[in-house]
Amino acid sequence: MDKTSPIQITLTERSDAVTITQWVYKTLRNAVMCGEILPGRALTIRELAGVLDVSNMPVREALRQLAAENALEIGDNRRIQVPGMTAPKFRELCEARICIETHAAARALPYITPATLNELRQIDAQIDQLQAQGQLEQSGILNQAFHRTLYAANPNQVTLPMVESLWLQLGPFMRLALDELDLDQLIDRHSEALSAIEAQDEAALRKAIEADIREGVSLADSPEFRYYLTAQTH
Amino acid sequence: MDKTSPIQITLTERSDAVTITQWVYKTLRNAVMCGEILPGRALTIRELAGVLDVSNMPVREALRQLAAENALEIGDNRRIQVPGMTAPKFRELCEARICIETHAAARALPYITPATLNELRQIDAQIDQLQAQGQLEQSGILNQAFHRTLYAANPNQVTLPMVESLWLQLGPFMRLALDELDLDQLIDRHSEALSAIEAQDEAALRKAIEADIREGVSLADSPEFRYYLTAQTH
DNA sequence: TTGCAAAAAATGTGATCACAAAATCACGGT
DNA sequence: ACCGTGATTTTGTGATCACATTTTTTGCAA
Repeated sequence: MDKTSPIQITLTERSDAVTITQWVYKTLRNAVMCGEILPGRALTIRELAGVLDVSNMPVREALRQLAAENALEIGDNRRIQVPGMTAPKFRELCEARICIETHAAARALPYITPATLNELRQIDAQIDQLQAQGQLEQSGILNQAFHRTLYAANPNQVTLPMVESLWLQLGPFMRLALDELDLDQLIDRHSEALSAIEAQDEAALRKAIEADIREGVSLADSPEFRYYLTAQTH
Repeated sequence: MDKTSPIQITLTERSDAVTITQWVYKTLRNAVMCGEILPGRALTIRELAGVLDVSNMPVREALRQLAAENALEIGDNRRIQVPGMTAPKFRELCEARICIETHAAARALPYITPATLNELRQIDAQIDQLQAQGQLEQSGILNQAFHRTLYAANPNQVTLPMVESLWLQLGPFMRLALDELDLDQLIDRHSEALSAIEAQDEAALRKAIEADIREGVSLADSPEFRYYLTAQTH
């Protein structure tokens, strides 16, 4: 087997309202997003079923769904793993994020109600608070919530699944240099976005979203990330 | 049951090289794309398993994968169906196509080799031939191949799965007005794209791709499609 | 005929098992 | 020490079954 290291996954409480498959899916999705599973590490159904203490079926279905979302990769040998990353691929994912998310933001702009705007403001405030406390992990989650809430204002939104897929693909590598972030240099792009929304200024909103994304992924130049990339080229 | 009409799906030959699940997936995907399954028609695992003459397992996995790609919709009651369409949603899907595909084309442009260009030319020639023969069905398939080949020239392509997902969501409704197409008015946007590629002119390529997409979906104004949309609003 | 409650059928979910292919390991020869 | 080669284990795939929930049908009363 390829168990170079034991699998360690953050477990959450399972509610009776959701199916086991849904719970397994959310658990594995969270594990991937948080980088708890190393790229290249072989994921086997039976092992995960053992760790999560469920039967094989829910794990099979959850893995297949994550693979369909490009969060996991099923090799020719049916080996399942978190896909590896390269510098050009990382760049491509970031550019895709900017392309799709600025579009989603612009398309959502006309639909934003005072209620949504208020919700966005609250999220932004929480982010500031968390960053002040140095809780970057939670801050990142709320950052996603900010974007999601914005895009979802469009009642006919169709790109959110694609955005989520991109987040899922970038997630495992974002935390690599999380502690490299210089909080003092952080500009609050969200408040820029909020201003643009109030003014119904599409161009300004696009710029704010793009800046926010570029800032978040700028850590691609961090030592840890660059080391990881070079380490991957066998 | 909700069998208002029997399910009719085009079957293809099953090779031993692929798993049953993969074959079922491709078969169902093709059925969705070709509009063989009516939106709202309930899809049950056992019925499909019977039609395709396989056990439940491959059908379960294929359905889940298609749902993850937004080709199918799993309701709160776990009812599986092809999602319905509305005019604004259709518009949203088209705009998403333009946004992502022009981006994908621009990102692929620097990587296009003479070999790829030649391949694109051959596909274009076949499309012209098929259209002259009135074989719009096959022509549509090759049109997709043209786009796919173009975008896939980028070795770090990450948006192709999303493009395919959009095609899947639009597919069932594209054929509604296929015979409305006025062939004489058809402008060959592909040759425009090819010229732009030769000249390495990114802006021109974007324009050609956008025009090609807008042309293909202009049938949204056709009587059949408009009737379908109004018929959906109960 | 219409309305509604109870019964019957069907459905998705999940568990368990069999099997062939793949990966891993063990062992013997160089 | 190194490397093929056969044996053993592990893995994904697929089939079958049980069960709770939902859907549909049935049956009876107004």
